[in-house]
Amino acid sequence: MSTNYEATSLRDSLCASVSVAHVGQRLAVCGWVAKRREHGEHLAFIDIRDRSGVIQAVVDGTVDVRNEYVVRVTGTVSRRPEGTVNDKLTTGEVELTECMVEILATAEAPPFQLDDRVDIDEQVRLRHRYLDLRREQMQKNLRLRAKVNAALRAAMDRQGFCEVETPLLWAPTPEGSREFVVPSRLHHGEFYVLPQSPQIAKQLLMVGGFDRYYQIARCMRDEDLRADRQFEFTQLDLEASFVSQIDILEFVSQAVLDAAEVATGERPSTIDTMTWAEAMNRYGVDKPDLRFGMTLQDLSDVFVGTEVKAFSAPTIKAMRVPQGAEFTRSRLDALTDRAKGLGAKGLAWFRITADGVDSPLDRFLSDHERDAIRRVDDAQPGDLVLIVADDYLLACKVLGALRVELGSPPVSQGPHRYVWVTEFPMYEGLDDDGNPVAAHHPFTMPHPDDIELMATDPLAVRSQAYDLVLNGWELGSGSVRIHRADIQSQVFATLGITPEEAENRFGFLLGAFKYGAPPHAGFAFGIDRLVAIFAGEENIREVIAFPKTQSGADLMTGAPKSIPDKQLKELHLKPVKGA
RNA sequence: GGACCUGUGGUGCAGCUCGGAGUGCACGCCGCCCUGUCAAGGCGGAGGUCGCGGGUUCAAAUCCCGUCAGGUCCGCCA
Repeated sequence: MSTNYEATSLRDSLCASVSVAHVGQRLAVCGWVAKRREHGEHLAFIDIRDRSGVIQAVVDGTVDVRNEYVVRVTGTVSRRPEGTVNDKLTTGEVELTECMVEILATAEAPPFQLDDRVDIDEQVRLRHRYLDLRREQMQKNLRLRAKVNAALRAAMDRQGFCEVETPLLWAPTPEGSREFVVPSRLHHGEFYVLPQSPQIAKQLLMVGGFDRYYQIARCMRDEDLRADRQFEFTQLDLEASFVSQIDILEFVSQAVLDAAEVATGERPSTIDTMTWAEAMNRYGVDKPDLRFGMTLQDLSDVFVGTEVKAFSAPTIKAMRVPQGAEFTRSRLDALTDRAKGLGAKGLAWFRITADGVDSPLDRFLSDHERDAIRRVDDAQPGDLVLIVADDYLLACKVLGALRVELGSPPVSQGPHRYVWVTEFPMYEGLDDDGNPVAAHHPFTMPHPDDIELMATDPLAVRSQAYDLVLNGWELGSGSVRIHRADIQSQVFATLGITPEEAENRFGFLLGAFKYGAPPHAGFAFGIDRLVAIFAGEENIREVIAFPKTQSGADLMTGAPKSIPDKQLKELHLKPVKGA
């Protein structure tokens, strides 16, 4: 028998570890009073709860404990009498008898019930997070997270990666997401920032000869929060030298599949790969959810020279909505508004009937066109077909968004479908000055076949950037980095960054690259999101011990808060009135 | 910056459309009873600024305006 790590000087066992194997032994357990059931002055039952679960203690007589009192109970492990076994409890066959109950701490009645009989308002849970954490679901989620972390570390270690910590107080590099700013006490009017990612630091580690680096890193971004976004989040961050894209995909796959195995008990066989162009074409998003169909169909050829004025556009994209014919007119109107909100000129809908289509546009359709609509994605009577006619990418994006809104299963449902999305475009759109905007970051290596296009058609240049997607969630992204000064200058030039600007912002990185930078590539993915999906949670707050609300507040500590004038003065800060 | 949803004893809800006494349900809490319960059971009790402010009205939880908090989303997140 292995060493009993559960035993301490106060207890012999965790509550849920008590079993028929211990019958006759005298044991001490420690925990919280989960429930008390009194039967007069001769008999009482107390459920003792610790992180493992619950054990029933039988008390001959009365005992003055209330819910959530912290107690140490010493009793004899006994089989429950005939007919009183509780199948719902893992410890339901046994109980502690002849109990001695010591009160280690009393407790007030908690502000909400800690069982899972009702959903408690998240505001109340967050205000008393330390109580919320006692709940079984939160215990499960955070312990799952710990297991995933351990699996990731083991996988990286096994693959020869070296864990290196990088600074939290870093230099501002105005680019990308908004940074959290930390005022310097010793340097008047100057600031550190908290890293939005260890991107530059890890590239410097490559120059420094750590050819395989990883870190479970906290990243901070001062951007608006969402269900899958907190100010601070945790990434498995990695970078390797003398590698190409395929090597990175393999390293990350190993780590993610190990984590999946630990979390779900099943190891997915492979991770599919899809180009960005294919993802946009078939799913209308760069993070396709492969758990369900409703793929986008192209009807552009069908509607060449059509009578339907609304369909005189470069691209006609269609999508079948199973059972969508039952949508009410007001629902369809709302969908149309949604499509317009996403930038489309409109949304055409066709209820598929047994002998045709039901649509305001029906009378404008040729037989050929009507047939094509009825065949979209093997449509059946009762289905709905939605069509967006617009520029290619916009048509894809609008239908892609509707696909997610109409078809996404709950996070807890369905298989885990991982997919690598590769060959992202190097640039996405133009900024106000007409310069291309980097899709990933400015150190991303262009696709080797597209380098000539940099000067002539930058928006057509593919990059060696890739995302890992799971069930429609972007887990993370990475790229092959530029390690050659000539290509880096060319990219900066395309982005409209002058050499002076580049020197000012990234001088220390460019300087480092002068001394022999190995070819390198890397990746980073969000552990909060991965664990949320493993846990079947729609919201990453459920897998974070102390999360913030959507407005960035911590309801428990009250942060953010003002600080005393003395402290402000020390930091050379002065509040601006009315700002 | 914007859209939508929510806010009623400690907790979860109903009441709001069609204004009429803080009305109801479940859990929890407090007291008493109860020797095999485990969502224990029975009896009794306490507990409310209907988020906040203003307006309309004889009268507002209910209608209107504003505001705050929480949530979902758009923008934003290289």
